[in-house]
Amino acid sequence: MATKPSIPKGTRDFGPVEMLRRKYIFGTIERVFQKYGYLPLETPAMENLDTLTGKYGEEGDRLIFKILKRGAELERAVQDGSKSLAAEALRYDLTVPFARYVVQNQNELAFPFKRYQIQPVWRADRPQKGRYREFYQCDADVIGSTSLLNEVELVCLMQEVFDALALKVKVHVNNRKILLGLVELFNVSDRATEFITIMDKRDKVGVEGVAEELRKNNFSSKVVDDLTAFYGRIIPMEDERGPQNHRMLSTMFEEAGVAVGLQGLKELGDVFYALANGATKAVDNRVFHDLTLARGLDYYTGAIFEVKAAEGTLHSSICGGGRYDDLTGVFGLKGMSGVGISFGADRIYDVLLETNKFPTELGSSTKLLFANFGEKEAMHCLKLLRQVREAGIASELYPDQVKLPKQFTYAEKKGIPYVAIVGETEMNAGLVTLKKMGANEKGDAMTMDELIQRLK
RNA sequence: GUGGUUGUAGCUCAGUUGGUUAGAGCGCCGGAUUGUGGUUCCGGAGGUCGCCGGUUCAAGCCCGGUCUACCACCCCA
Repeated sequence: MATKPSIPKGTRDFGPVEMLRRKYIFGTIERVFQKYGYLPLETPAMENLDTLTGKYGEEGDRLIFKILKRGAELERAVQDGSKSLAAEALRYDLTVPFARYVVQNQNELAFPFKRYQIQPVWRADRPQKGRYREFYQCDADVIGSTSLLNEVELVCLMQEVFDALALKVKVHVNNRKILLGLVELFNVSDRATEFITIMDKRDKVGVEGVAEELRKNNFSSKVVDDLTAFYGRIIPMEDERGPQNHRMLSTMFEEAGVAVGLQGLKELGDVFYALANGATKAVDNRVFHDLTLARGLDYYTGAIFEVKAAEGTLHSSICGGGRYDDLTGVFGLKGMSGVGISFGADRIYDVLLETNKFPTELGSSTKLLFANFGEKEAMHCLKLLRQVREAGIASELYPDQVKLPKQFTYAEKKGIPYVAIVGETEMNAGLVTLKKMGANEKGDAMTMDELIQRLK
């Protein structure tokens, strides 16, 4: 029996209109990646299960799509009871497979190794708007270099991508070492990750919300007061006096002798110094030192980045990243530092659609449609078709002999701007009537040379 | 993973306290118009009311389950 067809929860089909727009986004990002010297990499959709488990925290492990064992192996695992029923899993992000690849190929790669990767990832999450179980990530990472020039370059790269997409954004930059300094200052080193995760919610729930969350999680009232007081002293990042935050923090860290905090401030200061001295020319897409930016992933150890759209109603991040000092350590390669960013193409799509930023000419690649007047005329058009195609003009011949209005409707729906009308009259005269869609005209008769000149 | 909302034609939605052949607009197809569409007029097709079960003489409407989309947590792109 035929069942009603459907696709799995949280997945989508992309029709021609959507695909043209998606390719525009992917193409723009890829061009910039290449321009900055990053090289392409693809890894398999599936990895061995143990490559992925334990890399994303407890919550992350739950969201990994596992692939059931097959056949006798599955039966043995079921009977054993202690064995995993899965041997492989779909990739959860692009960073861990990249780390695995680097370790496996460490002797062949030229370090620092700069790679970009544009592929889908899968998460067994509960879907919501703008949140899917299959989505694309566009990553660029450089591994094997601790230089802050990499951070500077990635900030420039982010600005250039959003410049090219004509989307206004705000780039937030912070440094994990500053956050660790605060943790030390507030005497919560034993619960650093937990504390930072709660701090990260400030822009969403506000200072009072953060305080409440801390109390709920049994942080002492002194810690709550200290953090609230700290937030009270921070000048908003968009304020011109923002740099004063740097001095305020610097004094605090110096007085308490918090070395890691001072180190973080220095690193961040160096990045901003380079950006201010000509590394970037972006005006609309401003970079901010956001002292409250924390980001959830706990493998970040230095700079952290996050980009939010400055237009439209979607305020969650559309691009993010940071430095991780020891990502390959779990695969046996120690001391390999990397820094990378990831563009959320699906969310960028939603923002561009809402703010009407897709170029209008994305409609159809076909420029010219030959109307079909019957067998003899169609045969004649095949030759003309070859000529325009040789001239590099995308064109097609309507395959069936149907009434002209229907052929016009086809052209209109497909966004084809011109229709060539070649009936018996034109055929005998060696001419073509060229009609421009949308114009209220019958069209002009012309030679093929003239037509090609017009459309080139 | 926890709690909640939703589902009627291709699309957007009506559908009375449960009552006989489930409607509209837009779109689609055909004709007026056999070589000029997008306007107008006329006609037409298209629905197991998400799916499965239950209550009832009777269910699009009530109840249970399930799937989907969505919302809030959680987490994230």
